[in-house]
Amino acid sequence: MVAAPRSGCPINAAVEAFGDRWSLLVLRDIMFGGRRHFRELQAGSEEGIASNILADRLKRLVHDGLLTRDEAGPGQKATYSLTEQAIQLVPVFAQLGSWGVRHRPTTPALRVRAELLERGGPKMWADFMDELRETHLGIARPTGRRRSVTEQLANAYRTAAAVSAT
Amino acid sequence: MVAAPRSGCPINAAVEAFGDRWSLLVLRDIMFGGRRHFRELQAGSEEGIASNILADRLKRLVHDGLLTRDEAGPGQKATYSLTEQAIQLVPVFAQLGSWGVRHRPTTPALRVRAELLERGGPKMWADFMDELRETHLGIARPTGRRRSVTEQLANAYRTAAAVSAT
DNA sequence: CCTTCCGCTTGCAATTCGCAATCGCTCGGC
DNA sequence: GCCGAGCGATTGCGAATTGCAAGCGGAAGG
Repeated sequence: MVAAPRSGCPINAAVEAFGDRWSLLVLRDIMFGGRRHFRELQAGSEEGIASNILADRLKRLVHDGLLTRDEAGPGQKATYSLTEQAIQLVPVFAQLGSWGVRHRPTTPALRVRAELLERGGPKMWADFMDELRETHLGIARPTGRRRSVTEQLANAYRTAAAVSAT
Repeated sequence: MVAAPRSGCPINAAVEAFGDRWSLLVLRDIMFGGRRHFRELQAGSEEGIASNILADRLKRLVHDGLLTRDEAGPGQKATYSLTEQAIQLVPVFAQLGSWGVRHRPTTPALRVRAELLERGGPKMWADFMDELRETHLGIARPTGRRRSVTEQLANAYRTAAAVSAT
């Protein structure tokens, strides 16, 4: 999707699309943190991304088809949305999160989302993807919905953050 | 596991462990390509990794607990083995492969392994992990095995490579 | 010996990263 | 009309990382 890929291997393709120290974190904040604007992403970043790096990554992700950018005039609030490609990274995030929780030190507040997604399994991932499609692509999701996964994730995070603050 | 993590987020932990342009490819070649030695990894690399980068990544992966290095005397064949942590990346690789196949251009020969793992699902992943545990950790796997996943992957690759050569 | 292969190191140029400061723009208030 | 706040970025620049080529010391084979 960009320049000449180093090989035709699907793993390499994934690495070339978001195999650096920031791209996945930006996608994570948009996907799980509900952040849609430049300043939200920069200020709210747990890891403290620099604005030039963020600008570069957003540009690259848009170019590679993982994000779309909705203009609102220059100097105005531009909104970034996930594409279907990016939404289909939900299972990847779930597995990466499970691995991170199992094998690396993590803080309770930031861990709960990964744990929830792991317990929920592929069904919950699919529900979450449907919700993302609604939020980011404007595709109405099937009727008769159970409790919103997005809300569950947000609530779990809030609760854990409150507990760890005490 | 190395320096101070930028945050306690499990996704960030994963990114810090193998979020660069080479680490995952090295792990892939060891895991799916059966490569265990320095020169095998360098010469057989689809993407053409430089020797200094390979040396650095191997060192880092060993330090971070994803690989172990079995000495065989200086100037001799050192053997790299996956640790349990690395073996538990199988589901991550499976999901990354599925994503890459769906959303990026890939070559048939390199694609088949990802397709096979996707069709096999979590059961096949678990079998493959057991086989890796036997090969890399010396842990005998449960008796009464079905056909080896390692072999299926290798056969599928060979067949596809032969077809694409015609 | 002499060659070959082994894991790796070194030198060096080019690229990328990351921090801080700043830009041009728009909007609301007065 | 002007000012300040907020917006999405851009610029400058030193430091770190990357990637290519060449070479190293040891071991094994002839």
